Amino acid sequence: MNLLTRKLENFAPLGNDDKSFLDELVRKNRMFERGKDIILEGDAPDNVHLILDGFACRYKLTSNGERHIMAYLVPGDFRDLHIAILKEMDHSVGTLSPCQVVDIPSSIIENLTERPGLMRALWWATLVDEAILREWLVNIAQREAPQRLAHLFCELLLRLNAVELTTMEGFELPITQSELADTPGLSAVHVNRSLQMLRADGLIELKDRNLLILDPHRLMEFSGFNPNYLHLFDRAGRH
Amino acid sequence: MNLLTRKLENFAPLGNDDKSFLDELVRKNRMFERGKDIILEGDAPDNVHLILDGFACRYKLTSNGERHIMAYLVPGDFRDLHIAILKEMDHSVGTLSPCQVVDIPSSIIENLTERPGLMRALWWATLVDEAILREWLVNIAQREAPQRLAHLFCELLLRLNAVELTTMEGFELPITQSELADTPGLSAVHVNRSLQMLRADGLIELKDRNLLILDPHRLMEFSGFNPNYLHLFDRAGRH
DNA sequence: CGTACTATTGATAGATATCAACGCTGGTGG
DNA sequence: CCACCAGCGTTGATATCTATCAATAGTACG
Repeated sequence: MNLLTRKLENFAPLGNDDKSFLDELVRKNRMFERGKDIILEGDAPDNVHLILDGFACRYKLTSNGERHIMAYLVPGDFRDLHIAILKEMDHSVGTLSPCQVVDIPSSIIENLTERPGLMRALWWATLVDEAILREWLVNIAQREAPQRLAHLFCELLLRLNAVELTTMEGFELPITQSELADTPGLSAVHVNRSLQMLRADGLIELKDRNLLILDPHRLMEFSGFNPNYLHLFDRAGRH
Repeated sequence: MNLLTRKLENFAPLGNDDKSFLDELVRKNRMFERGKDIILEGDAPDNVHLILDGFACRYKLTSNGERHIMAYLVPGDFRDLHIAILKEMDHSVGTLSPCQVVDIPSSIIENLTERPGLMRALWWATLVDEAILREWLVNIAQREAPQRLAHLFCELLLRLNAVELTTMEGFELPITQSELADTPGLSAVHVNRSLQMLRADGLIELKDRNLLILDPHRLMEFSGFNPNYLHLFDRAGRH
């Protein structure tokens, strides 16, 4: 089963017909190196992009030369369904690690009316993306640095778990501390210190781009994490 | 012309047929007092809500009892098209001032396929909402308190101008400083001081719930405001 | 082997929160 | 009519968090 199917089935099971449609869709993809831009602010949106492998991000550069990351795109995530409606991008999208990306002509998305189940699933993904943005806003505004990072880790754990990219202990987090810092609006130095705090508390280990979550339950409690905004299907009974 | 039409025509002109459809849609509305909830986190989404008059907001309550406002809903704004897909709300929506609200059954939204122009306009509105969220994220993360407020004011100026709710000098901002503080993640005290700074610099006046923007150009420059994310139709030639 | 990037540590400065108090205003009830 | 009260805006003093600056060490890589 391909990654997109895996993700979308967190909303609702898809028919075999839709699944093979997605399999076909995902066939043609291309690689981006780490640190490359997929599209730049100001560009006219072209295709819809789907991340199949690797971490990408939405970001903006501010007037003072800082970069701010506004979203992580992990495998299974889209870069804006329906973006073709807008004349130009208001942000850039770039890779944080080597990425495998599928270009989907927007016409394909627009002609999905005869696949209502799939369309609903894509809608779900869009709504969740927006919910994540809202949660990030709260995260930055209300929590202190160690909690912010912990909250982000909890989210990534669930999102990556939804596409089965986690192990028992954690997941690969292929980004630098400095990139991590651009996400919740912290300085790289402060991120470093906050990580040490989390390590000292026995909550996580982070080494060689690998994040081990030692005690998920305690990490969620520590950061005030409530997974409701991810709107994940309860997969308790899944096999 | 009704307010929704006014707003959507910032994307593209609508046909007369679509306009009268919207007129009809907007007919049945109800009033909410200030400080009432339209829907609560955890509720099952029912209708789509459209604000016709007044200020409402999306908000969440955090574990420490703080409220964080994640979006302002001003006249012409929707509360989540397609929200019916999700089982429960991940945030609440409440009024900041007395509000006139239209309930739109989600079935009406889902059956818009025969009005492609209108559908595209609604898509545009949704994409702009998401872009605003991203910009707020950058705003909180990267700017200092006075700039954050200034940026917010610039945005509201353009958004309210798009529905012709601004005067030459400014607009009505029917919220308290404490509510204002819950928006960019500041304390009420610090908001108060930041406002005084903006006043002292001759950038704004704020009295009796009325915000005067004394020098829009300088305010935008001061806050590093770039309107591109609002994706407003260039109305220079409008009559 | 040098170079660039990344992670780390210490010291200091700056921004913002918190706590506490006070005045103003509008509404309410005696 | 007046006293009282609650909500809002304001001010001052202090504490806390986070950024910034600077330096060092480890690491990957050509």
